[in-house]
Amino acid sequence: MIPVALETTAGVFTAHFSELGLARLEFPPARRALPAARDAAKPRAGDLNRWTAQTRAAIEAILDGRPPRVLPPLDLAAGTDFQRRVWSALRGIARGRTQSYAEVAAVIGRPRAARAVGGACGANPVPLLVPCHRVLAANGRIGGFSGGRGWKERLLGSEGVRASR
DNA sequence: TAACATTCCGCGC
DNA sequence: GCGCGGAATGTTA
Repeated sequence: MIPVALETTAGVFTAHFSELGLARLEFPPARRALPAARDAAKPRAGDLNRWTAQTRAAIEAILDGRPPRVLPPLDLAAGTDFQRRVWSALRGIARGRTQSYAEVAAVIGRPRAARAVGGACGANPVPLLVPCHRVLAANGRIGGFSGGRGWKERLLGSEGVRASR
């Protein structure tokens, strides 16, 4: 994995690219750099340049409340089967729409797994591009967010969604 | 086994 | 209606 600093209007995000694509995205301020990540899975130089530009453009668009024109390929291979199912379901939630953790659980065929869905959302390695911020608690409340509730509210706000409390 | 980005129900204001 | 306690719940490290 290769960490890349992405300067945006909202601060410096850190993107980590594998040979397959964007594998992790961190909110600013960037947490500590990866402890000498294994370089076995490194992207080719050409891919890295293209994916970096695509990732930065996508972040800027999302922060501006516009739909991203293109996304970099995502490398979600690190997740468990359950997590990948959840993340896939999240990508099916349209901009400006929200679902509850329980609704997402129902979508993936595990109606009792609302809490586990929360866990999978928290484990989402690519926030913004995999829209975990569109998942709210059952009563329309904001729910939690790994990057901080402030980010969740900001992202929802840019999509015209207002959560209660 | 313990820890959760949940949810539901029952209670007392 | 709101807040709180408690229990059931699925997945993960």
